[in-house]
Amino acid sequence: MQKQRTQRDGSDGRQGAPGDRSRAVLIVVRRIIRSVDLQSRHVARTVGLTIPQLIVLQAVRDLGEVTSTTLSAHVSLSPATVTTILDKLEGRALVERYRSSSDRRVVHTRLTREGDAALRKAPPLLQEAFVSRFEGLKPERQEALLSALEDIATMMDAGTGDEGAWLLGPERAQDEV
Amino acid sequence: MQKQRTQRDGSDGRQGAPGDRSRAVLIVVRRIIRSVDLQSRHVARTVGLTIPQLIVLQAVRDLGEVTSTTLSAHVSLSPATVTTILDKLEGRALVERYRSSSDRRVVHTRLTREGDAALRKAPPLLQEAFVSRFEGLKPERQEALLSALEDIATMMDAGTGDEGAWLLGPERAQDEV
DNA sequence: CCAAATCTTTTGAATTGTAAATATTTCGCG
DNA sequence: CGCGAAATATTTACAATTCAAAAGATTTGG
Repeated sequence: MQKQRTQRDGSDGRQGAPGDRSRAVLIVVRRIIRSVDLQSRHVARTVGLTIPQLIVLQAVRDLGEVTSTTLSAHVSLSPATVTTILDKLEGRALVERYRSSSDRRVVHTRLTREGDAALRKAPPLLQEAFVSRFEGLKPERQEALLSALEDIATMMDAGTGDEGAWLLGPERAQDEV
Repeated sequence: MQKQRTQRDGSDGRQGAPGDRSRAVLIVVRRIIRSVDLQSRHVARTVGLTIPQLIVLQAVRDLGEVTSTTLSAHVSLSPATVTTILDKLEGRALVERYRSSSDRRVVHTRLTREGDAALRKAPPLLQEAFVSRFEGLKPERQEALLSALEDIATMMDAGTGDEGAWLLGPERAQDEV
């Protein structure tokens, strides 16, 4: 027997609820996340490497001999994940790993000839459709979109503040609220 | 639909990097993905539900009595994932599921009182930091950012064309289901 | 009444991140 | 100079999420 309430927040009925547009942002972001995920699975099935793996491969090419940590920062993946990915790439002989002679803790990674060859033949990581559409836009529009994404990313990157145990509660987890 | 580009001619090779900005887009998108993922894990640890779970919960609230399929479309998650999430939400008594009386295949989901109460106390799903920053922007800027995201999402959503087995070789699975 | 279609769930495989473990270097201090 | 603690870099162990594909149920149509 639930009460029908047309108003969501009991306190104020003003428009422009605080999380309104933010929520829209989240929804769109999820759409993007899903697109990228699906595309990654698709690519993985057809070429044998996921998008993150390809990104790492590109990063290795671009950065030369890099450490896992540096790589990790560049591709926005945790060190552990980078290790996993490098395992795969190494297994396919697309990269080589070797410990630094000066510091044995450090592991350098570099592209093999196969890796380089593979990358040369690599298709755009995003859908052809996306790339052609995007490249079809006016440069200024491209800039605007990219800039917007960067702003969003920067705003998101920043905070990892801890707000709120509202469900589990600090002390009472099962009390009727 | 999409223009065919002279790509299989084999010419191509090297150039002014056509996918240059596209790639920048991808990088930034990955940054956003990671941010959201980290935030989701953080929220999960503190409140016991991940962001997707909260999104589904919100969707159930907003849409009333919904089927999994409808829900799936709204939250940009596969039906299978929605099922998994609903299992959890039901386990916590935040939603109820019941089969449609008219069509037994269909399962409706609706919010319980607990679910409603939980949502009222829910924090913004994105970082506080992000929300406050974002809300601090001029409305027009907010619109612009949102609009940009939507454009990106739309461009990405579209294509799931299959291009290229470049690593596994020219021959790939011949049968497409 | 059987076959095709529809909606949901289960199964199985893959990715990712946190936390702990491992290895190595650096540095303080006797 | 040498020993051990702390710091640093990477990897392993483990848990959680997601999706595609197949399986279950149920309805609809010929």
